Amino acid sequence: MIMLVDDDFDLDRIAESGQCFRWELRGEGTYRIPLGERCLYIRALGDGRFDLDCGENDLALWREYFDLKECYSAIRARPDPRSDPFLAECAASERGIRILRQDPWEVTVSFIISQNRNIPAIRRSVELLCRAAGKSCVDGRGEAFYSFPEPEAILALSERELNECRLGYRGRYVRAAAAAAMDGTLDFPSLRTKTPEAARDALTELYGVGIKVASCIQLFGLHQLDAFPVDTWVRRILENEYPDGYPFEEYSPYNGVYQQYMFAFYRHKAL
DNA sequence: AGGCAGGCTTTTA
DNA sequence: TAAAAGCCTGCC
Repeated sequence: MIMLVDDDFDLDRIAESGQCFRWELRGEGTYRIPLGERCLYIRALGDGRFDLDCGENDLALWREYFDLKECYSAIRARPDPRSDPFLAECAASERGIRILRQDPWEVTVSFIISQNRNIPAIRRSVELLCRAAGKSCVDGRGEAFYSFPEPEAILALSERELNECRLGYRGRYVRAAAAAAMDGTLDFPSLRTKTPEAARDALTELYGVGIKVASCIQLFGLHQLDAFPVDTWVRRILENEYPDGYPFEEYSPYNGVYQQYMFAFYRHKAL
């Protein structure tokens, strides 16, 4: 079916943004996107038109996933080219990035896995974990894929099976997060009721989750758009471009969206 | 108390 | 060989 989108929405830029690790480019600009036990095939046709191949009644679900109720063009237009030329250029150059509404559990595990690794390595480990513990599913085109594993399925893996996902020392962090999800220490519905500060504190209580990974879970998993993950790239950006400080107050409550524009811009510049 | 150095698995360039 | 969307531990 055809979906019309009257806002910033660039599949390639989202796929490269580093917020999701299971999108798969299938040629002809078509992405296969797993979500739970479903899969979407989507392709941009131009002029805000997108070709979607998904379940009959799943369109609303995917519109939610892509956060289509939020107006990113308005967020993007906020930085003033005169007072903040750097951010204005980042936002203009990276137009089309959106913050997906992903499964918070998948986001948590994925970003625990992400520490001290580059994106290809992260994708590999996540896929291995899905194959090891996820449910075997078939998509609408008859192709097999694996769902992202539930905490219980991860806990059921032997140490050796977990090691085969190439997680290294992060394996015990992933296991601890799964245990916390099982015993209720990690509970996303209750995290959503907390203030951002309280959610951050609760997340950093998890073994292997520091401030950076907690911010990523808040931004990409809890959709707290003001969360501002500071990784090696963003740390360099703040040092190089904002030696006198970054105006967080001015860009609240969308600091996380601007972080994404800057992160993508710097990465493109470096490549 | 809070900051800092060193170590950690593995992959990528 | 260094760096990679970092965090933990031990030491001061």
